[in-house]
Amino acid sequence: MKTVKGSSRRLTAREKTAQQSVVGILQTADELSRRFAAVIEPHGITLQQFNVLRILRGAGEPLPTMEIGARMIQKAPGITRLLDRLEKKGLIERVRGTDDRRQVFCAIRSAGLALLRQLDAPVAALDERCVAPLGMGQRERLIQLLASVRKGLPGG
Amino acid sequence: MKTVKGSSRRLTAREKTAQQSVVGILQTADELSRRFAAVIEPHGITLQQFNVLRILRGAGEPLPTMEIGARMIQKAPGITRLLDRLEKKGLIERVRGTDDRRQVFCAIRSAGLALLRQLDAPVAALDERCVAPLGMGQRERLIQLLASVRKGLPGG
DNA sequence: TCTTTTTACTTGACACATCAAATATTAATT
DNA sequence: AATTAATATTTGATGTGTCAAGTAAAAAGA
Repeated sequence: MKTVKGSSRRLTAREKTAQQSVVGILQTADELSRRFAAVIEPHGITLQQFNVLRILRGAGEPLPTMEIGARMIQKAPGITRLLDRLEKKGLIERVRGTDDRRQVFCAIRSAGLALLRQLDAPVAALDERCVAPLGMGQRERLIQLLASVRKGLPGG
Repeated sequence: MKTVKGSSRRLTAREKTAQQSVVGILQTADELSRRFAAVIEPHGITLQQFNVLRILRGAGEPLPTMEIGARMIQKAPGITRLLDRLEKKGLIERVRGTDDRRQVFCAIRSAGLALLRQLDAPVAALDERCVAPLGMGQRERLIQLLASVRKGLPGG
Protein backbone atom coordinates (compact mmCIF):
# COMPACT_ATOMS: atom_id res chain seq x y z
CA MET A 1 0.00 0.00 0.00
CA LYS A 2 1.35 3.36 -0.99
CA THR A 3 1.92 5.77 1.84
CA VAL A 4 0.75 9.36 1.58
CA LYS A 5 3.61 11.84 2.02
CA GLY A 6 5.14 10.25 5.11
CA SER A 7 1.80 9.47 6.68
CA SER A 8 1.69 5.89 7.80
CA ARG A 9 -1.75 4.90 6.58
CA ARG A 10 -4.88 6.19 4.94
CA LEU A 11 -7.73 7.09 7.28
CA THR A 12 -11.31 5.93 6.87
CA ALA A 13 -13.97 8.61 6.41
CA ARG A 14 -15.06 8.04 9.96
CA GLU A 15 -11.53 8.41 11.34
CA LYS A 16 -11.05 11.51 9.27
CA THR A 17 -14.10 13.31 10.65
CA ALA A 18 -13.07 12.28 14.16
CA GLN A 19 -9.62 13.75 13.71
CA GLN A 20 -10.92 16.89 12.06
CA SER A 21 -13.38 17.43 14.88
CA VAL A 22 -10.70 17.11 17.51
CA VAL A 23 -8.21 19.29 15.67
CA GLY A 24 -10.93 21.83 14.98
CA ILE A 25 -11.85 22.11 18.64
CA LEU A 26 -8.24 22.43 19.76
CA GLN A 27 -7.28 24.97 17.13
CA THR A 28 -10.36 27.09 17.62
CA ALA A 29 -9.81 27.13 21.38
CA ASP A 30 -6.21 28.23 20.85
CA GLU A 31 -7.27 31.10 18.67
CA LEU A 32 -10.04 32.13 21.01
CA SER A 33 -7.90 32.20 24.12
CA ARG A 34 -5.38 34.34 22.32
CA ARG A 35 -8.07 36.90 21.53
CA PHE A 36 -9.37 36.95 25.07
CA ALA A 37 -5.87 37.23 26.48
CA ALA A 38 -5.30 40.23 24.23
CA VAL A 39 -8.34 41.98 25.71
CA ILE A 40 -7.79 41.00 29.33
CA GLU A 41 -4.04 41.17 29.90
CA PRO A 42 -3.72 44.91 29.29
CA HIS A 43 -5.80 45.25 32.46
CA GLY A 44 -3.06 43.62 34.50
CA ILE A 45 -4.41 40.09 34.89
CA THR A 46 -4.18 36.98 32.76
CA LEU A 47 -7.06 35.07 31.23
CA GLN A 48 -6.86 32.38 33.91
CA GLN A 49 -6.80 34.94 36.69
CA PHE A 50 -9.84 36.56 35.12
CA ASN A 51 -11.61 33.21 35.07
CA VAL A 52 -10.94 32.71 38.77
CA LEU A 53 -12.28 36.15 39.57
CA ARG A 54 -15.41 35.49 37.54
CA ILE A 55 -15.97 32.21 39.33
CA LEU A 56 -15.63 33.91 42.71
CA ARG A 57 -17.99 36.67 41.74
CA GLY A 58 -20.47 34.22 40.34
CA ALA A 59 -20.37 32.09 43.46
CA GLY A 60 -21.29 35.07 45.59
CA GLU A 61 -19.44 33.57 48.54
CA PRO A 62 -15.91 32.44 49.41
CA LEU A 63 -14.91 29.15 47.84
CA PRO A 64 -12.30 26.62 48.94
CA THR A 65 -9.31 26.14 46.65
CA MET A 66 -10.39 22.71 45.47
CA GLU A 67 -13.81 23.97 44.48
CA ILE A 68 -12.23 26.63 42.30
CA GLY A 69 -10.02 23.95 40.81
CA ALA A 70 -13.05 21.82 40.00
CA ARG A 71 -14.80 24.68 38.24
CA MET A 72 -11.66 25.51 36.29
CA ILE A 73 -11.20 21.83 35.41
CA GLN A 74 -7.69 22.11 36.69
CA LYS A 75 -5.38 20.47 39.21
CA ALA A 76 -4.79 21.90 42.66
CA PRO A 77 -1.13 22.95 42.30
CA GLY A 78 -1.95 25.29 39.46
CA ILE A 79 -4.80 26.84 41.39
CA THR A 80 -2.69 27.47 44.47
CA ARG A 81 -0.22 29.52 42.50
CA LEU A 82 -2.91 31.27 40.51
CA LEU A 83 -4.44 32.37 43.81
CA ASP A 84 -1.02 33.40 45.10
CA ARG A 85 -0.71 35.91 42.29
CA LEU A 86 -4.25 37.21 42.64
CA GLU A 87 -3.69 37.66 46.34
CA LYS A 88 -0.44 39.51 45.78
CA LYS A 89 -2.32 41.90 43.51
CA GLY A 90 -4.90 42.50 46.23
CA LEU A 91 -7.76 41.16 44.10
CA ILE A 92 -8.67 38.29 46.39
CA GLU A 93 -8.10 37.24 49.98
CA ARG A 94 -7.69 33.83 51.54
CA VAL A 95 -8.82 32.63 54.92
CA ARG A 96 -8.05 29.28 56.51
CA GLY A 97 -11.31 27.41 57.11
CA THR A 98 -12.55 27.18 60.71
CA ASP A 99 -14.81 24.18 60.31
CA ASP A 100 -12.28 22.14 58.35
CA ARG A 101 -8.88 23.66 58.85
CA ARG A 102 -7.40 21.97 55.80
CA GLN A 103 -9.49 24.13 53.54
CA VAL A 104 -8.55 27.61 52.47
CA PHE A 105 -11.45 29.81 51.49
CA CYS A 106 -10.94 32.38 48.84
CA ALA A 107 -13.01 35.52 48.38
CA ILE A 108 -12.94 38.25 45.77
CA ARG A 109 -12.12 41.71 47.13
CA SER A 110 -13.65 44.98 46.02
CA ALA A 111 -10.66 45.72 43.80
CA GLY A 112 -11.34 42.43 42.08
CA LEU A 113 -14.99 43.24 41.60
CA ALA A 114 -14.12 46.66 40.23
CA LEU A 115 -11.70 45.13 37.75
CA LEU A 116 -14.35 42.66 36.60
CA ARG A 117 -16.83 45.46 36.11
CA GLN A 118 -14.34 47.14 33.82
CA LEU A 119 -13.90 43.97 31.83
CA ASP A 120 -17.52 42.86 31.57
CA ALA A 121 -18.44 44.91 28.54
CA PRO A 122 -15.32 44.29 26.42
CA VAL A 123 -15.40 40.58 27.21
CA ALA A 124 -19.09 40.24 26.34
CA ALA A 125 -18.39 42.13 23.13
CA LEU A 126 -15.60 39.75 22.28
CA ASP A 127 -17.79 36.73 23.07
CA GLU A 128 -20.19 38.06 20.52
CA ARG A 129 -17.55 38.83 17.90
CA CYS A 130 -16.11 35.33 18.25
CA VAL A 131 -19.34 33.66 17.20
CA ALA A 132 -20.65 36.51 15.10
CA PRO A 133 -20.88 34.34 11.96
CA LEU A 134 -23.30 31.98 13.70
CA GLY A 135 -27.01 32.59 14.08
CA MET A 136 -28.84 31.64 17.25
CA GLY A 137 -29.76 28.22 15.95
CA GLN A 138 -26.18 27.46 15.00
CA ARG A 139 -24.88 28.60 18.35
CA GLU A 140 -27.29 26.35 20.14
CA ARG A 141 -26.33 23.46 17.93
CA LEU A 142 -22.64 24.10 18.57
CA ILE A 143 -23.19 24.29 22.33
CA GLN A 144 -25.12 21.05 22.16
CA LEU A 145 -22.54 19.20 20.08
CA LEU A 146 -19.74 20.25 22.41
CA ALA A 147 -21.77 19.18 25.43
CA SER A 148 -22.29 15.77 23.82
CA VAL A 149 -18.58 15.42 23.26
CA ARG A 150 -17.77 16.26 26.87
CA LYS A 151 -20.47 14.01 28.22
CA GLY A 152 -19.17 11.07 26.21
CA LEU A 153 -15.53 11.59 27.10
CA PRO A 154 -13.75 8.43 28.28
CA GLY A 155 -13.29 8.50 32.03
CA GLY A 156 -15.03 11.80 32.46
CA MET B 1 -32.03 46.72 38.84
CA LYS B 2 -31.39 43.74 41.02
CA THR B 3 -28.09 42.04 40.44
CA VAL B 4 -27.86 38.28 40.10
CA LYS B 5 -25.56 36.75 42.71
CA GLY B 6 -22.68 39.18 42.24
CA SER B 7 -22.96 39.24 38.49
CA SER B 8 -23.03 42.80 37.29
CA ARG B 9 -25.85 42.57 34.77
CA ARG B 10 -28.24 40.19 33.10
CA LEU B 11 -27.19 38.92 29.68
CA THR B 12 -29.43 38.94 26.65
CA ALA B 13 -30.24 35.59 25.06
CA ARG B 14 -27.85 36.39 22.27
CA GLU B 15 -25.03 37.27 24.66
CA LYS B 16 -25.70 34.13 26.61
CA THR B 17 -25.37 31.81 23.63
CA ALA B 18 -22.22 33.65 22.59
CA GLN B 19 -20.68 33.14 26.01
CA GLN B 20 -21.77 29.54 26.24
CA SER B 21 -20.32 28.80 22.83
CA VAL B 22 -16.96 30.29 23.76
CA VAL B 23 -16.83 28.63 27.16
CA GLY B 24 -17.91 25.35 25.61
CA ILE B 25 -15.12 25.43 23.06
CA LEU B 26 -12.47 26.33 25.64
CA GLN B 27 -13.59 23.76 28.18
CA THR B 28 -13.93 20.97 25.67
CA ALA B 29 -10.49 21.69 24.29
CA ASP B 30 -9.06 21.58 27.81
CA GLU B 31 -10.57 18.20 28.45
CA LEU B 32 -9.50 16.84 25.10
CA SER B 33 -5.89 17.89 25.42
CA ARG B 34 -5.74 16.26 28.82
CA ARG B 35 -6.87 12.94 27.31
CA PHE B 36 -4.39 13.14 24.49
CA ALA B 37 -1.59 14.06 26.85
CA ALA B 38 -2.45 11.01 28.92
CA VAL B 39 -2.02 8.77 25.88
CA ILE B 40 1.07 10.44 24.44
CA GLU B 41 3.22 11.39 27.42
CA PRO B 42 3.86 7.83 28.60
CA HIS B 43 5.79 7.46 25.33
CA GLY B 44 8.27 10.09 26.44
CA ILE B 45 7.06 13.14 24.53
CA THR B 46 4.48 15.79 25.24
CA LEU B 47 1.40 16.58 23.18
CA GLN B 48 3.07 19.62 21.63
CA GLN B 49 6.18 17.66 20.76
CA PHE B 50 3.94 15.06 19.15
CA ASN B 51 2.24 17.76 17.12
CA VAL B 52 5.56 19.03 15.83
CA LEU B 53 6.60 15.52 14.84
CA ARG B 54 3.34 14.98 13.02
CA ILE B 55 3.74 18.24 11.14
CA LEU B 56 7.25 17.28 10.09
CA ARG B 57 6.16 13.86 8.97
CA GLY B 58 3.21 15.29 7.08
CA ALA B 59 5.38 17.86 5.33
CA GLY B 60 7.62 15.14 4.02
CA GLU B 61 10.56 17.55 3.94
CA PRO B 62 12.52 19.71 6.37
CA LEU B 63 10.71 22.85 7.45
CA PRO B 64 12.08 26.15 8.78
CA THR B 65 11.24 27.04 12.39
CA MET B 66 8.83 29.80 11.44
CA GLU B 67 6.87 27.50 9.18
CA ILE B 68 6.40 25.02 12.01
CA GLY B 69 5.30 27.91 14.19
CA ALA B 70 2.74 28.97 11.62
CA ARG B 71 1.26 25.50 11.43
CA MET B 72 1.16 25.25 15.22
CA ILE B 73 -0.46 28.69 15.45
CA GLN B 74 2.24 29.61 17.88
CA LYS B 75 4.94 32.22 18.34
CA ALA B 76 8.57 31.57 17.44
CA PRO B 77 10.11 31.57 20.92
CA GLY B 78 8.00 28.66 22.00
CA ILE B 79 8.88 26.71 18.90
CA THR B 80 12.60 27.17 19.35
CA ARG B 81 12.54 25.59 22.77
CA LEU B 82 10.14 22.87 21.70
CA LEU B 83 12.60 21.95 18.96
CA ASP B 84 15.47 22.09 21.45
CA ARG B 85 13.85 19.34 23.48
CA LEU B 86 12.99 17.20 20.47
CA GLU B 87 16.54 17.55 19.23
CA LYS B 88 17.96 16.58 22.60
CA LYS B 89 15.86 13.42 22.45
CA GLY B 90 17.24 12.60 19.02
CA LEU B 91 13.83 12.74 17.36
CA ILE B 92 14.61 15.61 15.00
CA GLU B 93 17.67 17.36 13.61
CA ARG B 94 18.26 20.96 12.68
CA VAL B 95 20.37 22.37 9.88
CA ARG B 96 21.14 26.00 9.25
CA GLY B 97 19.78 27.02 5.85
CA THR B 98 22.26 27.48 3.02
CA ASP B 99 20.15 29.70 0.80
CA ASP B 100 19.01 32.00 3.61
CA ARG B 101 21.33 31.52 6.52
CA ARG B 102 18.88 33.01 9.00
CA GLN B 103 16.61 30.03 8.63
CA VAL B 104 17.03 26.78 10.50
CA PHE B 105 15.52 23.76 8.81
CA CYS B 106 14.15 21.03 10.93
CA ALA B 107 13.70 17.40 9.87
CA ILE B 108 12.24 14.40 11.61
CA ARG B 109 14.70 11.55 12.22
CA SER B 110 13.98 7.85 11.98
CA ALA B 111 13.56 7.57 15.74
CA GLY B 112 10.88 10.24 15.45
CA LEU B 113 9.11 8.41 12.66
CA ALA B 114 9.25 5.17 14.63
CA LEU B 115 7.74 6.86 17.66
CA LEU B 116 4.94 8.31 15.55
CA ARG B 117 4.22 4.88 14.08
CA GLN B 118 3.77 3.58 17.62
CA LEU B 119 1.38 6.37 18.46
CA ASP B 120 -0.71 6.40 15.29
CA ALA B 121 -3.15 3.71 16.30
CA PRO B 122 -3.77 4.79 19.91
CA VAL B 123 -4.17 8.41 18.85
CA ALA B 124 -6.61 7.57 16.08
CA ALA B 125 -8.53 5.43 18.53
CA LEU B 126 -8.70 8.32 20.97
CA ASP B 127 -9.83 10.69 18.22
CA GLU B 128 -12.69 8.32 17.63
CA ARG B 129 -13.55 7.90 21.31
CA CYS B 130 -13.62 11.65 21.79
CA VAL B 131 -16.39 12.16 19.29
CA ALA B 132 -17.97 8.75 19.69
CA PRO B 133 -21.35 10.21 20.70
CA LEU B 134 -21.60 12.06 17.39
CA GLY B 135 -22.75 10.51 14.13
CA MET B 136 -21.12 11.42 10.83
CA GLY B 137 -23.59 14.17 10.13
CA GLN B 138 -23.05 15.74 13.53
CA ARG B 139 -19.29 15.59 13.18
CA GLU B 140 -19.47 17.33 9.86
CA ARG B 141 -21.73 19.98 11.30
CA LEU B 142 -19.37 20.50 14.22
CA ILE B 143 -16.36 20.80 11.93
CA GLN B 144 -18.26 23.29 9.83
CA LEU B 145 -19.41 25.41 12.75
CA LEU B 146 -15.90 25.60 14.17
CA ALA B 147 -14.52 26.52 10.76
CA SER B 148 -17.08 29.35 10.54
CA VAL B 149 -16.01 30.62 13.93
CA ARG B 150 -12.35 30.65 12.97
CA LYS B 151 -13.01 32.25 9.62
CA GLY B 152 -14.95 35.08 11.22
CA LEU B 153 -12.47 35.74 13.99
CA PRO B 154 -11.54 39.40 14.41
CA GLY B 155 -8.12 40.07 12.99
CA GLY B 156 -7.60 36.52 11.82
C1' DT C 1 -7.94 6.03 71.80
C1' DC C 2 -4.23 4.96 68.53
C1' DT C 3 -3.04 3.86 63.86
C1' DT C 4 -4.10 4.06 58.93
C1' DT C 5 -6.26 6.30 55.13
C1' DT C 6 -8.02 9.96 52.87
C1' DT C 7 -8.38 14.89 51.98
C1' DA C 8 -6.76 19.76 51.01
C1' DC C 9 -3.30 22.11 50.04
C1' DT C 10 1.64 23.52 49.22
C1' DT C 11 6.24 23.14 47.21
C1' DG C 12 9.81 21.56 43.92
C1' DA C 13 10.99 20.26 39.22
C1' DC C 14 9.97 20.57 34.46
C1' DA C 15 7.33 21.66 29.90
C1' DC C 16 5.48 25.28 27.49
C1' DA C 17 3.45 30.02 26.01
C1' DT C 18 4.15 34.97 25.52
C1' DC C 19 6.53 39.46 25.41
C1' DA C 20 10.64 42.11 24.99
C1' DA C 21 15.25 42.51 23.70
C1' DA C 22 19.52 40.70 21.39
C1' DT C 23 21.83 38.42 17.01
C1' DA C 24 22.62 37.44 12.54
C1' DT C 25 21.55 38.07 7.89
C1' DT C 26 19.05 39.51 3.97
C1' DA C 27 16.39 43.16 1.52
C1' DA C 28 15.71 47.99 0.49
C1' DT C 29 17.18 52.58 0.12
C1' DT C 30 19.94 56.39 -0.63
C1' DA D 1 28.63 50.59 -1.59
C1' DA D 2 26.99 52.25 3.03
C1' DT D 3 22.98 52.70 5.80
C1' DT D 4 18.54 51.48 7.31
C1' DA D 5 14.72 48.40 7.59
C1' DA D 6 12.80 43.90 7.84
C1' DT D 7 13.13 38.85 8.86
C1' DA D 8 14.43 34.39 11.30
C1' DT D 9 15.80 32.81 15.51
C1' DT D 10 17.40 32.82 20.11
C1' DT D 11 17.50 34.17 25.04
C1' DG D 12 15.66 36.11 29.40
C1' DA D 13 11.78 37.01 32.40
C1' DT D 14 7.16 35.74 33.87
C1' DG D 15 2.69 33.12 34.14
C1' DT D 16 0.68 28.61 34.06
C1' DG D 17 -0.02 23.52 33.89
C1' DT D 18 1.35 18.79 35.41
C1' DC D 19 3.36 15.24 38.38
C1' DA D 20 5.61 13.74 42.50
C1' DA D 21 6.36 14.54 47.43
C1' DG D 22 5.60 16.75 51.67
C1' DT D 23 2.51 18.74 55.45
C1' DA D 24 -1.47 19.17 58.14
C1' DA D 25 -5.82 17.87 59.61
C1' DA D 26 -10.08 15.21 59.37
C1' DA D 27 -12.22 10.59 58.81
C1' DA D 28 -12.09 5.50 59.31
C1' DG D 29 -10.97 1.44 61.43
C1' DA D 30 -9.05 -1.67 64.97
